[in-house]
Amino acid sequence: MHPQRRARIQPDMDFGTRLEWFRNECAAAGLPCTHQREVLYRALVEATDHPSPEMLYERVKRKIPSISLGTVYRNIKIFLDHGLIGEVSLHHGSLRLEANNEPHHHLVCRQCRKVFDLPASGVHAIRLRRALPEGFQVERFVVEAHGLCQECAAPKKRRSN
Amino acid sequence: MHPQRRARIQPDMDFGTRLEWFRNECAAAGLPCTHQREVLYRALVEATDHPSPEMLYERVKRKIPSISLGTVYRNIKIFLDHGLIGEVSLHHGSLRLEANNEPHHHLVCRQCRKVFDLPASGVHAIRLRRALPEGFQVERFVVEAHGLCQECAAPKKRRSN
DNA sequence: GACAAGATAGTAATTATTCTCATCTAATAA
DNA sequence: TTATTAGATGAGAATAATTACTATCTTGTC
Ligand SMILES: [Mn+2]
Ligand SMILES: [Mn+2]
Ligand SMILES: [Zn+2]
Ligand SMILES: [Zn+2]
Repeated sequence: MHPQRRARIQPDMDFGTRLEWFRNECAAAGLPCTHQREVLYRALVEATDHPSPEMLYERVKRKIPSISLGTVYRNIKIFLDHGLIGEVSLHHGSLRLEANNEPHHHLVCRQCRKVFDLPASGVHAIRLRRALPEGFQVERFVVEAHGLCQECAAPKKRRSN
Repeated sequence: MHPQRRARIQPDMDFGTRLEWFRNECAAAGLPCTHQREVLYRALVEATDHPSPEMLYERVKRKIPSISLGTVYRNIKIFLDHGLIGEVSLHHGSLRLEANNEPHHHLVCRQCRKVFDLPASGVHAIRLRRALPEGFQVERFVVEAHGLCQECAAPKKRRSN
């Protein structure tokens, strides 16, 4: 829906700089920079906990009590579509299951969300460059290769069938 | 809720072997091996597309028209809890967002589902041991370290506060 | 300030998942 | 076998997550 990813922002920038960047991005994308969008973006910048839409709604409501949950969802999707924010993992909409309970990895199409197996043996062991933060106890590394599946990558056929 | 993961099953086993394994696992876990459970497990073994609960429901209904969606969900959860099947990725229940749109990785607690950052610089580049299957075009590798966060790993306090 | 494109709030509608409970069944022992 | 019973099932209600609809309001531009 949008060509190439634009400039990335550095996590250590101050909010003023990020807001300026955000406004530029909106302008470049032809998106009106509404009060709601700025406050929502600020809530995201200030968050350190990878919040859900509902959590963001609660936080933004403190600044704009009349904001609606729909506006939060609508703008989250727009921000994601334009690469202005990130999401923890590709959203499948629902659980995706398999009989195979052996640890292995996956290829996930970002377009159609199809999932393909990537055997654990096909990937070299994950190696950390330094110790992990906090007292987090890692049990297992899971790799997801994101991209486009053969069908979605193919040039759109002029519905020849 | 359950001690250690038990035996794993090999993806190349025939269905008879897997069903036997499944029955043993149910017995070991004290789970009645109902007709519904066997048919659901078989549908998972025969699936190659990482189906959703709804998709499984559709397939299982062909064998047991009276089965209910609730039974499918209930047993999926039980199977997962006992490590009998796998899921594509830890289910967060909803989207999880962040302002940081730079590619980076995450630590995810399998218990409380909290998410922590793992900077891309902290992980060595993913290296494949061989070519990818199909014509999948990988754009990016995402790593999730699954485990227990500090709080969830800590011995359960006898509510001293 | 006037205009037009697009955004917002409020609400209804969908989709995804969990819960409740009366009834039924698998597993065990007589 | 049959009796027993813990636990499973089906049906439907309830809740959570997300999207859609639409009359009204804002932003960006002239
Ligand atoms: Mn898989
Ligand atoms: Mn992050
Ligand atoms: Zn695809
Ligand atoms: Zn935790």
